[in-house]
Amino acid sequence: MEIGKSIRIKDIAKLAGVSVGTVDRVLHNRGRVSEDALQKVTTVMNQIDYKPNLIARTLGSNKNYRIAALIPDPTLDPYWAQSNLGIIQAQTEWAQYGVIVDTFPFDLYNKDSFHRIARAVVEEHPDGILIAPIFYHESIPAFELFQEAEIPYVLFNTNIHEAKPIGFIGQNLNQSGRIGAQLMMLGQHDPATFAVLHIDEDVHDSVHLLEKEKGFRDYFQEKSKAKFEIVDFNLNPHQEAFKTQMIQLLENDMLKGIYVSTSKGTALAAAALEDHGKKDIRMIGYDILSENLKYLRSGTVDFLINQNPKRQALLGISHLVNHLMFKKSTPPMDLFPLEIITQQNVDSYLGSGIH
Amino acid sequence: MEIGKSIRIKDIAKLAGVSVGTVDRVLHNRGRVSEDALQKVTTVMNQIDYKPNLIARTLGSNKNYRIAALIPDPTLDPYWAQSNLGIIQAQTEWAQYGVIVDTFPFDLYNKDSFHRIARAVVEEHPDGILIAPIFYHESIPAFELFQEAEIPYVLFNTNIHEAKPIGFIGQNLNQSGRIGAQLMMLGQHDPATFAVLHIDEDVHDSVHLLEKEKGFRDYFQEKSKAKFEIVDFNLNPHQEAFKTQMIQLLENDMLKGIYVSTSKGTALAAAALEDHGKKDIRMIGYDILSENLKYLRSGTVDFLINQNPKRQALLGISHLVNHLMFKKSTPPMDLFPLEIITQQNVDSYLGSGIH
DNA sequence: TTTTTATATGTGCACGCACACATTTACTTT
DNA sequence: AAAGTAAATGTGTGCGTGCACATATAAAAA
Repeated sequence: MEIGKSIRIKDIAKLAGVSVGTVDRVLHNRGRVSEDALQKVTTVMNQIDYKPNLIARTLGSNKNYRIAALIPDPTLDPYWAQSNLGIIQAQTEWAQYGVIVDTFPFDLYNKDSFHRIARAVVEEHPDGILIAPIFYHESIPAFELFQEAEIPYVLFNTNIHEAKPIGFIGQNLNQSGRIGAQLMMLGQHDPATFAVLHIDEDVHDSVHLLEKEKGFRDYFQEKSKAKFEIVDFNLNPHQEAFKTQMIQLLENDMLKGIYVSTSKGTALAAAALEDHGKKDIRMIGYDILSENLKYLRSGTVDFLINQNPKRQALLGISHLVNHLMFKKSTPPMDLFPLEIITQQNVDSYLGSGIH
Repeated sequence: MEIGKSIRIKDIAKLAGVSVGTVDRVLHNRGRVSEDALQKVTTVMNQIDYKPNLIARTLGSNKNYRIAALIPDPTLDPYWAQSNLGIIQAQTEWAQYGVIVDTFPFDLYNKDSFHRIARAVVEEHPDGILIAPIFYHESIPAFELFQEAEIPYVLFNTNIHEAKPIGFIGQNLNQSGRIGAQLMMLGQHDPATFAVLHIDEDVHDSVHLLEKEKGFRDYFQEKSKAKFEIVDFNLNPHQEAFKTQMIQLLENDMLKGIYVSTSKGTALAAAALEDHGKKDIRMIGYDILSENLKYLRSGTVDFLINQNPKRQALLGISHLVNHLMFKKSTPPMDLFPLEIITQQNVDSYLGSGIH
């Protein structure tokens, strides 16, 4: 019994009564095909389910693809260091198949740098671009450059609706905040105050953060627990006032929980909380960064919502490779699961390879 | 600039001053190589880092692999139906590369059936076996059969220490219970009783369940919250007494939480809880099955710990394919993350393709 | 020495596809 | 009608590997 005998181009050619060359031209619509031949091939194609052998395709079209990754400098920020790990993994994984990934780091706090690097990327005319467009307004002209140069690009981490990428990889931010709220509310019977901490050095990706914070507040409003009060804090850790503001916040006796919308801010707020020595405050933050991990282990942080930066980047590259090399269509939006991390399951996340 | 130029067998041959055939024989140690030639090739091999092009390898050695999946009948149980979905997905994914997967379902409640089907699998002499060894004692002789027939096998769902598979895919069960306990304890300030429900039609995979339940109890003991009482219930939903036992349990005013160690039991207990109309009981169960989803959405179930049966099976097949087709080594133990599912993040899990 | 046998080594084809190039066909221009 | 031109179609080669088979070399038997 013949098994797994899939249809080859040669088979289609025979069925249609043409040569493989003609079938090839039809499949890739390279033109130079008569109306008659095209008809014959498409008829066959409609009857059978042709799935090109991707293995053979990659081997046959022995091409090199260059992908540029446009992300904030990973050496300056632990979150983006994680993203970079994903890029490096993708790089080594695809290296032997002629895919090379170049990272173009820009300064997280410098919009001009973003602009400059974006232009540099286009000048290298790579075959594809992975981009974390954390600067909302500045990214629009970058996308225009990409489109002009006809370079396909994939967004990750931050979605920009005006951009027309081949795909976006990230999370539902509103829902992310709602989970924070749900976890915050769990088992809270008495009237209490919860703080939403917007900790950021700059306002650059505030849209990103505001969306989460809105989700958090929305959830409380929907559940209409009037007994809960939500207070907002806009903090800049570089400012002198940061420490005193935190102390002021923590001295509120009604404070029963803190939600921080940034991964970096999580560690900062946790440090302040641990210094203050108040133990009965539930704290929810973002991402399994080593700093945050410390506070999760010590019990200061109760929950981390994992944004999975490493996997986001890894998948971003994969989508580009699929698009370029395998000509496979990729989902226009790949929303990652909103992973809830606690002291008790964090190791299961660290231990497992990819997930 | 040449990029991604990896070393080919041809290159090694040239460097070693022999033909590609000789290199091939050395690489696959097929013998028929002189001491001299072997020396020359190994010398070159030690100097360079040869990574065979797996794409070309699979294309060249145009083999067919048959994999047998030995799992409980998916038509009789929603949990195993999920596993089966993973197997089906793997099947379609690998079909065009000459991998076929045959499912051999056995009766979840019948050990003899397991024995019989296991023997039938060996008689088919597949190239690899994926097996969910839910019957502890009965699986040992099955493994011996596999070993005698020299068929590589991968375990999933349940680990058996005596088995020497090429890999195991599953979760840390003890830790799984601990997460249940952590989530249970969160925000519980007053003295309370928590019930551990061991709901099973049979005792078949009790080891599996007992491990989780032990983790649950261990966590409470470690945190030494004397004010909490843990009560154990062994229930059989097929027995008449089930309903009355559940009612009896729920009438305990101190009862503040229920932990169920099976995915099926989760829905059963949730139904009883919803009937009883008691709202302030925290309930934690297992897996995103449609039944359980209903109760998660209605708020009766607070947390589901996801065992990801679909992905477990999918990855199990992948490991076998890697082992057989790509000759790549696979991790001896792939422990999945212990995913915490709530009303607010369940959609992010359902929506994302693979995760 | 010639033949046999065993061992060692090299060569060539197939896998399915992409792509360059050769060839054929249909049609226009001289 | 012959030559020229463009479009249509077919053929052939390479990608890197595995494997079958052909050839070369050496040692043993005649």
